[in-house]
Amino acid sequence: MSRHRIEDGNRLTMEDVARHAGVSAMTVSRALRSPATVNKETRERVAMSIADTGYIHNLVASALASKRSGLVAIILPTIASSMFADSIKGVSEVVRRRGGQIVIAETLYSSAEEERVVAALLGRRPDGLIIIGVSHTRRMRQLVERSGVPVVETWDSTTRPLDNLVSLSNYDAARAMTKALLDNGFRRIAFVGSMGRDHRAEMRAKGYVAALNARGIATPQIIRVDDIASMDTGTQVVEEILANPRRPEAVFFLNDVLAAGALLAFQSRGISVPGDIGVAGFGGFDLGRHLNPSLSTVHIPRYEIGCIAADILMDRIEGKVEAPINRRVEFEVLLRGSTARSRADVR
Amino acid sequence: MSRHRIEDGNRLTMEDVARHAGVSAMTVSRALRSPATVNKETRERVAMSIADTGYIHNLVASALASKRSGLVAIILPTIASSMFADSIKGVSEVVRRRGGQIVIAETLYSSAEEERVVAALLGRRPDGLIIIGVSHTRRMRQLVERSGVPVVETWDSTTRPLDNLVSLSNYDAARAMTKALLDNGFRRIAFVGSMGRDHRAEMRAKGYVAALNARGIATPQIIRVDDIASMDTGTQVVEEILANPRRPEAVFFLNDVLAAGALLAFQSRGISVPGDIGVAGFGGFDLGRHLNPSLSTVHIPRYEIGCIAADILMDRIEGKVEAPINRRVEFEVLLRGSTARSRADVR
DNA sequence: GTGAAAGCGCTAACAG
DNA sequence: CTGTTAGCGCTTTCAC
Repeated sequence: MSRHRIEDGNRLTMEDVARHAGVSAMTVSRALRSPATVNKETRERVAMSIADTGYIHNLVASALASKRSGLVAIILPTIASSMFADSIKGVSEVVRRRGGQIVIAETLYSSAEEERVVAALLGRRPDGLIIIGVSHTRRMRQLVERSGVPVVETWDSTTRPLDNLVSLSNYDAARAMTKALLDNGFRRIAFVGSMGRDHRAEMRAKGYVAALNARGIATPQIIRVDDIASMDTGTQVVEEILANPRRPEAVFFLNDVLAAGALLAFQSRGISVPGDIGVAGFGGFDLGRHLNPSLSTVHIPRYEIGCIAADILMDRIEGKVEAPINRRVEFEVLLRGSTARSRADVR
Repeated sequence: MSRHRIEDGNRLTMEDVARHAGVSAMTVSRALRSPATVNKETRERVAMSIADTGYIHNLVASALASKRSGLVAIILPTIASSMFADSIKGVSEVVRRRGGQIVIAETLYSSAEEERVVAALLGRRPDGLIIIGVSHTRRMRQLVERSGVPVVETWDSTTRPLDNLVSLSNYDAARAMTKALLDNGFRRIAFVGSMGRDHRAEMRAKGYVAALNARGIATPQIIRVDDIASMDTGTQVVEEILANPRRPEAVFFLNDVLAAGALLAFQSRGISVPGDIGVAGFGGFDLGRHLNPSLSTVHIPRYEIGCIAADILMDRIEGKVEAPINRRVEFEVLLRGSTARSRADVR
């Protein structure tokens, strides 16, 4: 249990390594950051010396002196949502491969918290910022813009990005799914959305309404729920729907978690999906494919979004690109068993 | 699109704020870190000045000077596993509440990668380290011990922790579930485990074998799979099981994702669960409760593990506690519909 | 309660 | 290819 707080490893400096290797600290620094500029033999002596002493490059001091922290900050609504986990993974892998490290902070879908969190994060002088969402307070925009740090916003679309954008149209995606359901013969389609101030959720609700309106249906039926991350909410929505005398023919959920919870709840109550009611989700999670019937959904390239965002950011950080980039990613409507209107429709 | 890299916000220093407020930089520093030691009026002038200028406290310089980074590093197998996401969330919330920030790195279940990642992370001079898992290479142990940084390991148990431990016995948990299945009347029970070098998975396999042995069953049937994070793997295992003439009466899966995938795959092939075969998982995820039948599982307090680990670590960092703490968290075997042997057993 | 001096451990810039 | 010098922007320490 060697807790030698005031001891070896941590206390070593470049100077110690340099002395041990018979060179100057600057050479150690070079051997660490741009090995190519150091004579091979010298470099090897330094490497030995580092191994011998157990030195660990102090990235804090390095960041202060070089004004490059090697940190990419990620701001997202919540870590524990499968929606974003895959995107973070994409970011994490790319950033790591390109020599950086990620720091993460959650906003819990709150603008106030986003402001606080951004300020704290900027204090770390990250080289770049990846933000899930495009809806920010004025102060938060100011904070970020004044910091001069390159940014990539993603998972939503906007005409006024902070900087770079990996754009996903939640509006178009929801409209496309709703249209597909209408084409499939469903008329009374309900939408389950969010109670909160979640911009992406709002855009999906609007896309749903637009698709209905385009078919002359002026009576959207939107059910708003609070906790959008739990299958239990799906169950509760089912109760609500079954209590309603005018039952919809299909229900389109904000995300696959809610949809899956609802599909299973319908079934456990003896309601047949899609026979008695159609169910569709959003997100394109694995789970949906495995349900019986499998779940219709809008597939979002979650992992790719993370990779693309990170690559754009790193290119910018490394100065490979100057102008802000605006890259759109595509969704895909997947109609599966849960919205099939005849046996032949089932996939 | 104000990309004024060489400009305002970022370039401001404490000195600027101090001048603006008519005090010294040291007073600004105090107002920021220990407001109580600064005269109220002065403190307010400083606050105004910070607001006016848009200054953001440079935590990099602060960390270098104070030797406290405010960073808690988390090392885990993979970010995109629901197993750990809730634990990270717990850590994230506690650390944030207590004034810190988290940095995350994944090992992808590889020891070599863990070594690399730890070295990179230690370079940031984190105030503490939270590691998921207890199985490390010698060099990795050395690295961490020599760094003198407080550590909490978790999600596994060991008699030789690096420092603090939030201990979970995967062995006991798997043994308890297996015993429960045996008590329930199942005899031929198969276990689906990991192919890899995942210590937690190995302990679960051993717990399963131990429970069988305790009943005089000397023929465990272990199916090893590669990708333990995908429901598809559950489907593949089902194929394998159905192809086997000597079909087990129940299958105990390494985790709920595999179990859920298998349960749904059995059903889509017309095999009744639990009528034809029992299915049990591990983890205690929401999903399991919603399946029909609901999934038997071993519940793990995932979120709590994160909170406890973070609190122990922060107490240690703040010097509130001196000696390493070893805290055990409890699992709970939940027998549900997927392993019910009679209608009365169904819950 | 506030300020001045010194230095945390590194790297930029320049010199050789 | 390698070394020297001068900071990076804070906080520690000590003085007042």
